[in-house]
Amino acid sequence: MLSQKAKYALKAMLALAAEKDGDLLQAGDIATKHNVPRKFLELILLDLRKQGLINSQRGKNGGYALAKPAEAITFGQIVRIMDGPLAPIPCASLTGYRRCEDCRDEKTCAVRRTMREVRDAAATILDGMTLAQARQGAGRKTPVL
Amino acid sequence: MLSQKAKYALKAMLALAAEKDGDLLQAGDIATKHNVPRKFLELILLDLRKQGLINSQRGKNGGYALAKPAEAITFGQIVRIMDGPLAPIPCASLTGYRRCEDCRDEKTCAVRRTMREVRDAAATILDGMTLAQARQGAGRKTPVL
DNA sequence: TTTTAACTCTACTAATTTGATGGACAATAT
DNA sequence: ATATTGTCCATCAAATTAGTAGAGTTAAAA
Repeated sequence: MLSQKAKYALKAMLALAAEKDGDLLQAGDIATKHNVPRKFLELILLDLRKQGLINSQRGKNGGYALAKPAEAITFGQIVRIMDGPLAPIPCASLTGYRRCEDCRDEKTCAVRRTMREVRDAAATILDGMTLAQARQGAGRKTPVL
Repeated sequence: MLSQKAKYALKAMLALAAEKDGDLLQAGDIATKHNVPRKFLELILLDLRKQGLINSQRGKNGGYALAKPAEAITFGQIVRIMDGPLAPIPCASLTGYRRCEDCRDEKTCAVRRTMREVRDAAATILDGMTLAQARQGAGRKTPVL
């Protein structure tokens, strides 16, 4: 499951991507516009900034803006920052691999093998979806399988 | 994330699928063999039985067996019983749709659209993986995307 | 028919995660 | 100076997760 945090983050990033290049958007505005609790959103934006996805400006008329072009930021990056690895199970993760405590033989584990497929599919979709594409309402041309 | 419960359930079902047709497997044996807390496993098996995936026999020499051929039981069925819908977000779910409270316009929401793709990919993989296939170590022929 | 070994069911609990909230502090434009 | 906005830290209530405990029920076997 995607957390609220990740969902809010995606919406906030899309809002920032809609802004003219260089224009700042304030936390309060995003919060109002997208029905996100304001203080909660601030934590999220702080996270995104610390990970280098957005820049912030303090003080009066401050706000946030994308740190990179919307073509260079993907859903995958955002979701991983908020919720961690995409894999349904740590032993199937590339970015956050951890062994299953209870697993007898990882090499032949059908659960792991299948969850790796799920991870790969999710990664393909999310790492392939940029903010720019999402804004244009880009659907996937080639259906998944 | 897949819960421990779902992971244990998948392993238990695979164990049952490995049994000769009609043979019973006891909770204690599965627990030992797969490093699953015994009482916890019993809850899981109870769930699976109530959902009609396995049968149980009480009393001495009791145990569990698949209620259907291993070709007719999929990872998708098992995961949904344990963890609910596959979709990362309720508004993208087929089996458990629920509107996003904070969503302004569901029709054009890029988050929803993308998470629906993720759901569809996961469903394709998990609903396509039967216990029988998993036992044979069947990998996916056509890669996802 | 008693015993034993299995599943069934309900209740409980400890730890963690999630989804926030509040307030002091720091920076910046006016 | 002052108003405004981001930063940071602490706290918190509710939900979820992962597991435990124990009494009850069933059925085979001694």
